[in-house]
Amino acid sequence: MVVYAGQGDPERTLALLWRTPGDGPPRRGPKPALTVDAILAAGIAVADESGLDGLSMRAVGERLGKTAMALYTYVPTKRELIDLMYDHAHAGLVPGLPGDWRQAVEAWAVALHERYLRHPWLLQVSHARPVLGPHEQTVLERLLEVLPDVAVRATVSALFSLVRGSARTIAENRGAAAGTGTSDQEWWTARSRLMNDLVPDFADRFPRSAGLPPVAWDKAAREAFAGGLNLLLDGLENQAGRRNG
Amino acid sequence: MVVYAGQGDPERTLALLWRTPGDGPPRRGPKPALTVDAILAAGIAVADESGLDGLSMRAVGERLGKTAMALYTYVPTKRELIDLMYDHAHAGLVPGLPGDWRQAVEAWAVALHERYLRHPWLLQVSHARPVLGPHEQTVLERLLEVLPDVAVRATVSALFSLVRGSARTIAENRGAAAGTGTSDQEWWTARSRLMNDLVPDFADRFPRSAGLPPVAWDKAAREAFAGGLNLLLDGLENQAGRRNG
DNA sequence: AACAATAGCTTATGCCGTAAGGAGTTGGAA
DNA sequence: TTCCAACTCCTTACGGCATAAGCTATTGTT
Repeated sequence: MVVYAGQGDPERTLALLWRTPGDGPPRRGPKPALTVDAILAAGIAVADESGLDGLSMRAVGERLGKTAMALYTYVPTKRELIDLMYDHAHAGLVPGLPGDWRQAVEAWAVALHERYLRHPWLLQVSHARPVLGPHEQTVLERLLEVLPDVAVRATVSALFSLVRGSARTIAENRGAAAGTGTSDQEWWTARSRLMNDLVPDFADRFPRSAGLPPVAWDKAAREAFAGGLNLLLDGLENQAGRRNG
Repeated sequence: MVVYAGQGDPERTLALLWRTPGDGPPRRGPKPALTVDAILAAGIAVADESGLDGLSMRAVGERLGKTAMALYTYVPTKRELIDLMYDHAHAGLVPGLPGDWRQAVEAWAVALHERYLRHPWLLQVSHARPVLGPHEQTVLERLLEVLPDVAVRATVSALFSLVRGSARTIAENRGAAAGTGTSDQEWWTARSRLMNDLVPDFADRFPRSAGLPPVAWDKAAREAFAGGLNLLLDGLENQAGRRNG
């Protein structure tokens, strides 16, 4: 499932995101048994455990001892709930970054990468038409504070692509391992055996791929992330240096 | 929806992917009214029009004048159908690449980027536990043929992240525009007005973000892709040069 | 005491993937 | 020629989903 942000009533969503205090007259009916925060926490817990596909209004309600429909008093639709969860899960990232810009950018990328791995469902929420909540905005602001003054737009975009792409690969890998019960090694050896039988001329047709098994083990993927980040930062340093001298 | 590849019977899937000819005895029952290829084409057409969320077995069957259940004779599950569609949609990419490695890598990335934009649902199929069909394998092999002999693993990973990340942003943006009926400009100005009302101190709290509106218009996103690719290739050239001299 | 507003329930609608099983069609064996 | 095994494709059914509609019970205000 891919979720596009901000489809509901934008005013209501933004008010919830930025927590404009309810300005209406004092509430009249029965006391609310829930809060938006409690629903958020429950939703994040469910999504952490079962992914965004396992996040149903029923499941969130059940975790709070309520029915699915009870949530609709607090949150307009499931989409808005995910928007709120998304922003909330970005809270408290990178409070302080080192002074050296290259180290700082690297630290930023690693921290975001780790956050994505802690809440893999974040990667299923679209990055276009941004939610623009306070916490994700802070993450972006921190990066902009340390980025050298060159190709900012392209660098931001490339960094997000790299971090999200790598995290996605690792998260999906973990999900596949957990969901199927077969480890990477098991899967790969079984797959290799089958391929040998079915496509015996594989090594002839794809000599370089055959020499580079496209396995995305956790460790290999992390190294690839570090290496890719290094490449990008090299390029950035190069361009910044060229510009300044 | 995110789809993990290769969950079904791996042998059957691989046989379908690589089209090991049906080796059994001559068919006995009524003549098949469908073919796997026809189902694939119909599935791709549906996914192109309505995305992977709109891809239901009922919809694919309907396009072929059949019921949903008729498809299950040819394809074990929906998942396998998506795997087959995924590989098929990679066919015929980058038949020839220029001699200069930097130009070649750039051409490869641009071609893949365009392919993703033509079939945005490709981006919703997981890249972990690869489908390993012949067409996607060819795409990887072409890249490996032209890549300089440095940090191959990291470069491949970073390139895929960049291409997929950028394409995802653009595709999601288009999807949001098409789905909501509001253009980027409309959306952005409306959102700005609301933010001004709800968060009047935004520019004070996020001065750099405020100076860099995180809009992902088609054109801006394409430029960001080109710029990010340049950064990465600069870094690669840098490392390759350092190694060779 | 009466009322307006609100919370949270039950019910219902129309989607989805696909399991189960039945009806009709075909080629080969007897 | 007859008959059956193999095969295609259908109908039906199940349990899941988001959420619309409408009901009841609770609360603060008048």
